[in-house]
Parts: sequence; C-alpha cells; structure tokens
Amino acid sequence: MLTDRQLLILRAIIDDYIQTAQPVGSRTLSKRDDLTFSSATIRNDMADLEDMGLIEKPHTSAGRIPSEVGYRYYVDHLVEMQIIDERETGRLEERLKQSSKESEILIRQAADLLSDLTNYTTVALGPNSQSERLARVDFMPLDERRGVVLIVTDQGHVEHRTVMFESRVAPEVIEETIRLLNDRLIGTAIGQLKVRIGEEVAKLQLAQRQQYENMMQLIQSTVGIQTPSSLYLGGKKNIFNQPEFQTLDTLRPFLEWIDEQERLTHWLESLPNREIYVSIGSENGIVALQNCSVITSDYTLDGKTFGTIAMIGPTRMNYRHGVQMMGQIIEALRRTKLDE
Amino acid sequence: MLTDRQLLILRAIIDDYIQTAQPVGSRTLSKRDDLTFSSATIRNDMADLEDMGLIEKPHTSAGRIPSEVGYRYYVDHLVEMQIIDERETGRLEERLKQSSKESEILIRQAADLLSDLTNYTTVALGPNSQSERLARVDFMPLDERRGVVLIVTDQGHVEHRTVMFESRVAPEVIEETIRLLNDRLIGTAIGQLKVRIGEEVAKLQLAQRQQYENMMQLIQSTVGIQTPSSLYLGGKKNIFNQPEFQTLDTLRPFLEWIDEQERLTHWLESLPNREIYVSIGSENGIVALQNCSVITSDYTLDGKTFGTIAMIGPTRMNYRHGVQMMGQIIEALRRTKLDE
DNA sequence: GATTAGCACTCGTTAAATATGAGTGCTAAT
DNA sequence: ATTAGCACTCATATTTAACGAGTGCTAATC
Repeated sequence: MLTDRQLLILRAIIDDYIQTAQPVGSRTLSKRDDLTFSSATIRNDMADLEDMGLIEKPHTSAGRIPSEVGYRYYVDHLVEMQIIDERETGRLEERLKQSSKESEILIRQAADLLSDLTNYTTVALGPNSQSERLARVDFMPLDERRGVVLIVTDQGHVEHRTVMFESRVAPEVIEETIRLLNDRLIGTAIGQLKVRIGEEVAKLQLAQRQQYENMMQLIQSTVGIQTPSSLYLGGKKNIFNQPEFQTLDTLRPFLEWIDEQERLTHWLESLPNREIYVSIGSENGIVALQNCSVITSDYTLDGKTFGTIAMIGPTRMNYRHGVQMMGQIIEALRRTKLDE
Repeated sequence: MLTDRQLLILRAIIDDYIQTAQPVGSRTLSKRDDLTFSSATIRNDMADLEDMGLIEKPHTSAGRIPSEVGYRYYVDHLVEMQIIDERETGRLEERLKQSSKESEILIRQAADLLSDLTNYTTVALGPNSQSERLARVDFMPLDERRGVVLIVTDQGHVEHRTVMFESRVAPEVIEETIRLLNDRLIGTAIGQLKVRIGEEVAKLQLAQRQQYENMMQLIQSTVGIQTPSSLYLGGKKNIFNQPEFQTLDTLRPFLEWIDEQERLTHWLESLPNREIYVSIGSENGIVALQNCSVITSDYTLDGKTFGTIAMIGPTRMNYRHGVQMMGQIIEALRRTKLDE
C-alpha cells in the first residue's frame, strides 16, 4: 500500500511528466509548492515507487517517468470522475446545434470539437446500420432497365442504390416484388437481410419463377447496402505537436495505422464498452498504438444509440482533461435534438 | 543551344538522380556505358549546363542535381510521348472490371492501381455534380412531417436527402410541388438549382402562397445537395519511402496539406487542363508542394467526362514512367463500360 | 582545337575525444 | 524519520581531426 506521501509524489510525477514530457527529478519535485520534503526524502520514496513498478527511469542519471502500471493507478485512483460542468456542456451543445441538424455533420463537428478541446486525434464512428431494422423499401424506375432502390431504417436512415436489370422488367412485377419485400421483411435487421431474403425466396412457389429471378436481382444490389459505417477523423495533425512523435520511427506506424479506414472501423466496432473507457499504452493490443492511450465511449445522439467516439493521444496524455472533455461531448450529443 | 553530348549528359544526370536521389558526379557519369568521355570532359559540359541553369550543385564538393528548369527541359524534350502499351492497358482494364461496376469504387480502384504502379500518392476526384443537369426529382413521404427527396441527374447519379416540414403538409401539395419542380427545372445544372428555384418561386401567383411556403422548405434541403465531389486518396503511405521526405520538416507540410480534403478538392477542380499535364516543383504554386511534382489529367469513365486524377511525387519523380502509367490508367478507365 | 590526365583545394560527413550537468544512491548527521 | 553531502553514472553537446567525393584549373596529348 502506498503512503500518503508516496501518493502525492506519484501524482506529482505524472502531472509534471504529462505537462513537460521530460523525466522528472527529485530536485524539481522538491521545489513544487505541494511537496514540502527534501529531494533526498523524495528520492527514497521514488525508489519505493520504482520497486512497485509504478515509475521507471529511462537511464541511470535521468529522472523518473510513469510506467504503464503507474498511469493505470493514476487513472483508476487519482482521476476522480469529473462532474459535468453544466455551463461548458451547454456551450458545446450550442456549438453543435449551430453547425447542422444532419447527424453526419453533427458527428464530424463533435469529433472536431473534441480534438480542438484536447489537441488529440479523435475518431468518430457513425451508426452501424447492420443492427438497425428495415422500416420500408421503395423503388423508383429511372428507365426501362434501371431504377433506384430506397431503403429506410427504423432509425430514420435512408440509403439508396441504383440497380440495373439484365432485361426489361414489367412494372407490375417490380411493384409486386416491392410489396412482397415490404410485407415480409419489415423489422428485419439490415445485417440479416441477405439471409432473410434467401428464406423468403425459398418459400415462393416454383410458378412464381419470374419474380424469383427479379428478386434475386434486387437481393444482390439491396444487400450490397452494408453501409460502411461512416468514419470521421478529427485533428489528425495534432499528432505532429506531440513530442513523442517527432521521429519517423514513432510517427510513421501511427499515421499508417490511422489511415487504414477499414481496420480502424473494425477496431472501433470491436470495442465492447458502452461508457467512457481508458486504455493505456500496450493495453489496447495494437502495435502501432503501443505508445498511445485511447479514451473511448459509445455515444447517443438525440437519445438514440448511435456510435463510438475515440480520442487517441500519447500514453502521456492528459487523462483528467481528456476524460472530462469526452464526458462533456457525449453529454452534449445526447442532449442535441435532431428534429425541432 | 545544347550540343548532343550535353544533352546526353543532362539526361544521364537526371536519370541517375531520379534513381538514386544522390548528387551525380562526373566520375560516376564517365563510368556509364552510354557516356564514353572522360570525367574531365564531362566536368566541362557540366559547368556549361550549370551556367544555363539546367543543373546545380548543393555545395562545392558535391555532384550535380537537376534544377527545376532542368526537369522542365527533360520533361518537354526528353520524355517522348509514350505509345499506349495495348497489352498492359488491357490488363489494367481487366483489373478495373473485376473490382466493381460502381463508378465510385472503380475510381478508387484506379487511384490505388496508379499508386501501386508508380509508388507515388494519387488523388482522384469524382464527377463534379455541380455541372450535371437535373433529370428528375421525386419525393417519398416517411411520415406526416418527414420525407425523402430524390434527385437524379442526367449522368445517372442519384442523391437523396431527408427533409422535415415545420407542420403537416397535405400530400396533394407535395405532389403538386414536385410536379412543378419537374416541369420547370429539368435540365438545370445542379449548381444553378438554387437560383433557378428562386426564379420559379418569384413567378408564382401570390394566391399560391401555401405552395410557396412548402417549396421554400424543399429549396433549403434540396439545394443543400452540393454533393461534395467524392475525393479519394491512394497510396498515401508511399510518401514515407521517398528519401526526400525522411524528415519532419518536409513530411509534415505535405501530410497536413494532403489531409485537408476541402482544399485538395478545390485545387483539383481548379486545374484547367484536360489532358495529361506535368507540373514541376514550385510551378504548382503550393508551398507545401514545393518539392513535389504533380502529373494531372482529367479522365473519362465509360466515355463520359468524369473527373480529375493526380499523381504526386517528389520533384525527383520518374516522369517517364509516371506519364506512361497515367496515360494507361485513363485509357483503361475510358474503355471501362459501366453497364453490361 | 578538342580531349584528357593530373593535382590542389573545398566542404560535407563521420568518428573519436572531451566537457557538461542533471540526477541518482548511499552514508552519515540531524 | 528526515535531510545534507558527496561520489558516481550516463545521455547530450561541443570540439577536433580524419576522410573522401567531387570540383576547377592547367598542362599535356591526340
């Protein structure tokens, strides 16, 4: 167990290191207003903290830096859950409201805001339509062989896709097909649509062969609507200001990783947590993000579950501020009404 | 005017420098199979070439590197227009065909192909819908206060937007409004829609006030459809392999510039040329691209004018290969049929 | 007259040598 | 239990010297 003084010192080391990115020495600490002990005393406690694995030294004659274990302790014990600052949240909400009422744009704006507020890179993932349910299908012919399929989900999202038939198709057939789809598939999760359409087709009488053919047509295009959940990156250039990313060796893996949209989407989707969660250094298991910490949270927009937002900074990130800002942004998003 | 030998030497210097990124010395050149002169002779000619501003030396005891003027001369006189390699173009066409028939995906694929082929970064800009013409407007109600507006252009592009009314609107009114829009606005350039709608509204009788109100509603949402021409970046990470971008000073401006989507779009749209064009170093006028050359070209897909594609590499880029590949890609795109 | 061999000179690059100083761990005094 | 004092460590910065690729010029050669 840590003594009060050790706790104080640990916190001071981490706070100082977060600010300066330089190893912290005992002399520097002893000069702080909140530490009244001599450098020698501090040195002793530092040795203890090091034995416990909470801090480490880059080399013999350097000061100490926090270890991942140290950061974890700091986040778990020393970053008290901040209370939402009503005034600040209101201000954020206002800025969001001003930008647009389009959910897509709102999310982008939120990501940009968050990265402006923190100077870290943010990633926002839009709603994963795979889990939304079909509310309606419609079709609008363009010419004899082409038309637009409209898909509306229960969350009010709309997608369209242009389809093309091999040969001319009678309007009645199309109408009937759309009617069938609407009758039987409303309420189906988008991700399941492919399977369900297959099932429905199987049920059809062989006599309805013609419709079968046409439905297959529609299946192929309709099901293609695996809307790649929209991904937005905010404040990517912030990374250039972080001292730990001033060399190509560290910068390159980060940039290459973050530019791989598909992988990024997958990663965000795979995060299991609903509330604000902090992942420190190698905890995230991603080699390119070894020296990064990530604050993630699912968010709601206008009350509805929507997506995931993440904030990526160096392990030496300002956790207190980061968690606070993340909390305020998702609260502001939650309060934002889409239709009024 | 340049002597034959000087021409030979200039070409050799540039070819060598393009490959090695190192200043080229007279001794190195004299060892080449295509140069039979002694290093001293070459030195004399090099001095002349330098006087003409075609090459320069980084410092006294280094070899020579091409100047921008030198590159320009090289591109204009020494890069003969390559004849399309039918076999290779066919192969590219095949690879494009396989990927998809969606124009969006095809363009991405083309950009990726081009950057794989050249190891440079590519940017592809999709069709600028501002200049396309309205072919059709349609409306599908979602509930009492919301609906989806569909816009179809003469090029077959479809866009949708969800609109919301302040209050309940009678279906007849909507129908009539859509009819009006279709009657009077078909053929209007998308970019002009806002103005034209305004004009039409002005013509309406005051008695048709109710429709006026509703049309205004539609205007606001419909006109918002200034589809930001889709932009795609390919092979961004290629820049990391270029020796001239191994320091933050050079890398950072480039990455920051290329990540600014809006500016990038603007830039691509402002390029006036239709055919393959090479811009060398500071010619492009962009500070962040001072040390880059750009090969741009408009492209057609399935015969229709579509967008612009650009290839960005260091000034020391392989112009011959770059121009050749660009030519083949746009030819392959031109031949690709969208509907068959 | 054009080409080439020869040589002194320049200057960026690399490596080794040295100095600096922030920080530590330990011991002894308080 | 705390602190002053001191020898010791080691990354970083600075200096110095050696190196060598490449040049420009001059004189010899074809």
